[in-house]
Amino acid sequence: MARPREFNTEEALDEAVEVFWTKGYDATSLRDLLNAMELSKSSFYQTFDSKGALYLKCLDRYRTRIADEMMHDLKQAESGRAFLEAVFRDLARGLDRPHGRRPCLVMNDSGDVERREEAVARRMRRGAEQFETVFRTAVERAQREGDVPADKNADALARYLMSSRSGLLAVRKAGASAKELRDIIEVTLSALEA
Amino acid sequence: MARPREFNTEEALDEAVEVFWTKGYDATSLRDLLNAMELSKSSFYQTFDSKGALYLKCLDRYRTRIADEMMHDLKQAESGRAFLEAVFRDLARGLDRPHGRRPCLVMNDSGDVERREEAVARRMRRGAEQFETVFRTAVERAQREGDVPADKNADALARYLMSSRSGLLAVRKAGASAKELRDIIEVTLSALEA
DNA sequence: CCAGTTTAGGACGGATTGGTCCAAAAATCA
DNA sequence: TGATTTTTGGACCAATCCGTCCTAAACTGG
Repeated sequence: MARPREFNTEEALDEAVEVFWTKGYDATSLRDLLNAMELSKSSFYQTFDSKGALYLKCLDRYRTRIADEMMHDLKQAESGRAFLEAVFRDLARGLDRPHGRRPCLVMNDSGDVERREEAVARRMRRGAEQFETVFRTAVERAQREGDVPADKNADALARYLMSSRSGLLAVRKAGASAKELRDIIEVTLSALEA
Repeated sequence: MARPREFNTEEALDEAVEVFWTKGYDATSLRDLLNAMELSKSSFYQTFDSKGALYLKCLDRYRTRIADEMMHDLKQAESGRAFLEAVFRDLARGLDRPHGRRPCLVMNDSGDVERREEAVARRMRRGAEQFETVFRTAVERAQREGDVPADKNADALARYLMSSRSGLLAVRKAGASAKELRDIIEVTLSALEA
């Protein structure tokens, strides 16, 4: 029939996520995107409608990718408590790597407060919900396993962990050392004790 | 001798802080700044050298203003513990006001990770340090007053509170309700218990 | 009035922006 | 070969960006 597509939409999307995640929306130019995604301007606009529309797609892809990965790790983990400790411990690792201090694209970097359009705001809320869900699932499992007191409010703990994660990412971005992050994490997880 | 200045440098700076705080650096145009600061382009460039230089001045002013205010509140507070509770409680208030969900200009909004120049990065670290100092002072006072166990590591607690604050601001920006924020705060402060 | 300074406001420049459009090459299948 | 579609890459556009520069008005103290 015709010439087939030479690029994979999802792979291109992943590249775009990388750029937005690293540089932020405003500082990312169309040129940056075309270079990273390795496609021409024509293909870009034919496949993704605009820079703004692409950004929304990237937010969705980023969120589902991270959340799915966390859920997968939780299922594989030997215990809910072990999963939670691993999640936070990993935040203090690899700080020297190129992107070792990147915060969360959805929670920490998405647009400003006023001008931000509703579509982005909705995705931030959705991100918070989804991370909270992961944490709640882990906390409830830890409670069943006897590693977290059963009388604690799992919803509140889950929200707390989700918020703590955002804080740690911000502090990590601000330049905290691995030791400082581990100190914070130790106190953070002490809230799971009796 | 000559015509006197018609604007107050510090007041103009405060107006600029408002704009950057609300819209973010990239989304703030020179026109936005001139309108808010109520001065002409000539006066602007004569007094502040450039948009970038102004931003650095704004970061400094914002940080010292907030930190000084917190330190003042701490001195006035009836106890270290009461101060800490008030600081966090206030984060969950006035959510419906125009700027009720603005995060921290220094910790949550300053530039991207890679392109960010060293001058901004330095100010983020400095901001983290200063907030940490306020919290450490409060924690040590609370320990002296018997409201926080004396055997707890005040440095670690201070860092933890500083990180928690950033997290709460992020979650607040993401759209959390007052009740959700209060839930998180309750768990957060439980780390100060025995 | 005059010298000195700040004011306002806009012209202008050079660069960059996101986005449209077009022409020609490339690749497929019938 | 011919029809069809996607490819690339750049020309082009209107807007916006930050910043420089200029002119003319406004204001002050001497």
